[in-house]
Amino acid sequence: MTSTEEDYIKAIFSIAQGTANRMVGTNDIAREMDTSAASVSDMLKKLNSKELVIYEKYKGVRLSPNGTERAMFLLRKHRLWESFLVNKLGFAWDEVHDIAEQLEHVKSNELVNKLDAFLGYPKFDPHGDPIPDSNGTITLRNQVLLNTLEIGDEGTLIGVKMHNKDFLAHLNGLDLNIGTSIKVTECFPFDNSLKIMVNGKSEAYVTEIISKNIYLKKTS
Amino acid sequence: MTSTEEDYIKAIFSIAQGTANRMVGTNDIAREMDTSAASVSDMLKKLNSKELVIYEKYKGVRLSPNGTERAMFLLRKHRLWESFLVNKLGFAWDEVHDIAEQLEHVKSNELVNKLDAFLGYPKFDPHGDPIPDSNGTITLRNQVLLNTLEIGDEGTLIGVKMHNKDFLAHLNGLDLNIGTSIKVTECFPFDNSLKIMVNGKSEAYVTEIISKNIYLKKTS
DNA sequence: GTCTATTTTTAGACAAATCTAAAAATTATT
DNA sequence: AATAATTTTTAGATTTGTCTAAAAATAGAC
Repeated sequence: MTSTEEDYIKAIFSIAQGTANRMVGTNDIAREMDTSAASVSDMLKKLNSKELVIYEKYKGVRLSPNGTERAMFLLRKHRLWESFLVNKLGFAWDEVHDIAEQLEHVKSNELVNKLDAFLGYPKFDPHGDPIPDSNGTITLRNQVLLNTLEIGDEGTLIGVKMHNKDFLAHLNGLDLNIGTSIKVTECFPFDNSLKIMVNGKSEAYVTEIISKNIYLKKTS
Repeated sequence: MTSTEEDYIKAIFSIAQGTANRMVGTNDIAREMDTSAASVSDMLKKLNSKELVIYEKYKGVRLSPNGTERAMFLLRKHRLWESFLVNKLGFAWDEVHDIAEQLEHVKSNELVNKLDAFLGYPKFDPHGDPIPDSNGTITLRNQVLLNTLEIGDEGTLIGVKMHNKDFLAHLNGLDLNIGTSIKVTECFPFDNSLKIMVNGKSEAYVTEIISKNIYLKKTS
């Protein structure tokens, strides 16, 4: 599988959310990958002939069992490298995506498994996303979005839904990181914004777009 | 610069030995890269137009100052990754070349410098080759080839000249590694083979092809 | 110095991945 | 159901790096 094919597999998986393996449209993929629908069409034919996807003209495409396995392995590699970059090399969580995107294309199973061991078999990456283990299975957690909490509720930040660089950098500015404790002190129903207590010492004001993209583990 | 261009720059540097930046022939590059002379010819034209090499038809090619800088940076990346693979992930020295070959094409100066820091700014890689620092300067050592020693001479193995996988694996079998102490106990002028004492405890017999590819720091 | 032999370059073709523009199929509107 | 709008596919061209086969230049032998 070429790097480009891998990128398509990843995009299809990502659009289908990993969830139901639902049908995905040509234009969706083109948008996600910033390329033309014509290019996507060509590639889908190719991936179909390699039995990595199930593709019907004009209908859409979804990953085959084989393709899903590949996607999980790519996810594993991506998230392990992100963990390495943040936990070992000292990058910030908003700086690692593009580099991990390159590293994940390096071909060597031995490398991935040794990296996994070196990192201590982490189950979650620096954004709180689950890392598939060497069998492709992932660990799930009880997590709720910040915008579902009510006044007085508390929790610990364990992940983010949006991976946008600007969003992550903004969270840095608010002192919101993995492990940060959060308590909701005020709700403004008008625009669904919140006032929160951060780590028990500073206050922060968060808009709905933010609270809808932060995962917490509720502590009370 | 594409990955392929990088590979050509590396090959030219490698053939010219990094030493005198001497002229290199088209066929030499084709042999080194396992490709056709025609492909090399095409690429040299391209690298010349990008001013990475100085190329004259039918004469040969050598790296421009710009190209040399690129080559040093690639060497730095390759050797830092090899150090990481051996010292952090636990690979053996004969297993890392192909993986480092892929890792060295990852684009991010920040990554290289953070990796360098993480490794403790090593000056030599797992094969004893010098690692260029962030300015591109390399540290040289007093080193002699094992085949230049005489009976009674002692030294410490600090590097290898040949990087062939089979050669390195063979040295593993003889307990010869970086740091191993060696004393020459017998010379056989007939075929220039040697008998040596390894780490003061076991004896080994080495042929000329081996002794010509092991660098030592003489201790007496 | 001429005639081979070798090296190197050109010419033309191919595969992978992409693009634009146009045609075909599907979906939405009324 | 007919027409309009959207989505998707095909057709044909382009770029990068590669190849083989043939031509041109250089080097070696006598």
